[in-house]
Amino acid sequence: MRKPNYTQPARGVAAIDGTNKAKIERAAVWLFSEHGVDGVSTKSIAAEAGVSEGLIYRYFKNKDTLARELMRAIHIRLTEMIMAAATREEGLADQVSFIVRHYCDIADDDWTLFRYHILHLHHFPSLSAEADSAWPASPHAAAVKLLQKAMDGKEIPQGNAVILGAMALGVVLQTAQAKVLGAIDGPLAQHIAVFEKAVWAVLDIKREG
Amino acid sequence: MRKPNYTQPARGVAAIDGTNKAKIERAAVWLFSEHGVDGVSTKSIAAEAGVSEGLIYRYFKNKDTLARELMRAIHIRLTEMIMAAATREEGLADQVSFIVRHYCDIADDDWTLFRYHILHLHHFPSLSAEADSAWPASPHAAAVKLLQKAMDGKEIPQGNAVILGAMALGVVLQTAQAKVLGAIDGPLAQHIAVFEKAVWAVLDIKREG
DNA sequence: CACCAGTGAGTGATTGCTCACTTACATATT
DNA sequence: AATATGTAAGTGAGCAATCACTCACTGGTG
Repeated sequence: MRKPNYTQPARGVAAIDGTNKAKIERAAVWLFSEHGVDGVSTKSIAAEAGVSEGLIYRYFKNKDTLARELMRAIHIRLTEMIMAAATREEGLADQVSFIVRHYCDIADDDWTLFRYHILHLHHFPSLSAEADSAWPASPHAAAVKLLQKAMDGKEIPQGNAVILGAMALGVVLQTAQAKVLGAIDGPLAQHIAVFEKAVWAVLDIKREG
Repeated sequence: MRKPNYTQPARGVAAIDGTNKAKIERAAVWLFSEHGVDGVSTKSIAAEAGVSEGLIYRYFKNKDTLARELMRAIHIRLTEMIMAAATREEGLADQVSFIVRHYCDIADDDWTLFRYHILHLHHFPSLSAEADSAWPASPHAAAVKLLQKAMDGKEIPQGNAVILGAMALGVVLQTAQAKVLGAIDGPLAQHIAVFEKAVWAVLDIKREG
């Protein structure tokens, strides 16, 4: 991925408002997404942000906190979007359409941050671990809850909602991964129409026989 | 993921043949898959393998070479499996079935190595970068080639093979990721039947309108 | 003055890697 | 059988470089 110029607004974490805290966050997101948390030194973050190393520690307790706060921002944004879709009452097809569209929009809106999310979420087990509680702690958990409700309401055939949620998300997520690895150009949103059809095809398959 | 006991044979990289080289490789795969290449020290690999640190450098030029050789092993195994599927002549449905089944088998056969692959492939741009040459250098590129041929032969509707390949792979890969993150238990092969139906549903969707 | 943002040399710990050395064992020589 | 020789396997203290993080300090504002 080419280094983005920071003059474009990106609202995923910190607006480019010129504050040094925002500069640090943008530099960190960029470097973390490229090399992983353990592959980036605080010195290099400071250099990329154009500030001194010590300043990082005025705004963040330590490197891991900085990395985790950035990850949390995109993680809960995606999770809450899917939870919001679950409150819509026009049926599952409408919910799928909503999720696909907004998922692409969030990714395109701040691609660097999104890239950080799909490549390095697993660095934070506490964020990525599935909670079996009622409150979904990840996009996948939120999608599973939504699908289970659709199954209970006979909107789609019965089946394993956890597997189904993973397969449906995979349609969009793996394409995003292909873009990350350089196999695809242009915004994800270009493919919304195909995504919707593919996701719906997955959800609607006969489960038995 | 719980630390595997090394008494079970795992044929992904090195058989448990008791040689110190194999011990180093198994220790490295396990630690790299858990913490990433940059999150693991040569000292910890040696400790996990039960050998001295210096011995690592008798068998591997440096840490990065060790990490890359392990990644290459699983990467080309998956890629060549998909290329092998492309040579089968019983039609796309058979090819899809072949790929899904063997993909799950390879993953289950050495889950630690497979986990290393999906979590940390992006650490090696030279491996994950898509070659535009005729020789597919990744599972995705191999799948795209196979799908393009199926489109040319009118087996499935016309469309963007690159996107279609990503979506189809995503069905299985994202479920594997869900297992990595702890949302699913048991071998991937349990879900072969659902995967096949879902992948086929994705490939068969109408592309226009 | 008080207060806050910002600096960067300095800290001890850890990093990947080296290398002089020991051990184990097979083969050759007496 | 006893000894010498050659080679590969294996060790771990030690090296320079880098790490995350601290702190005494500066400069600007009210």
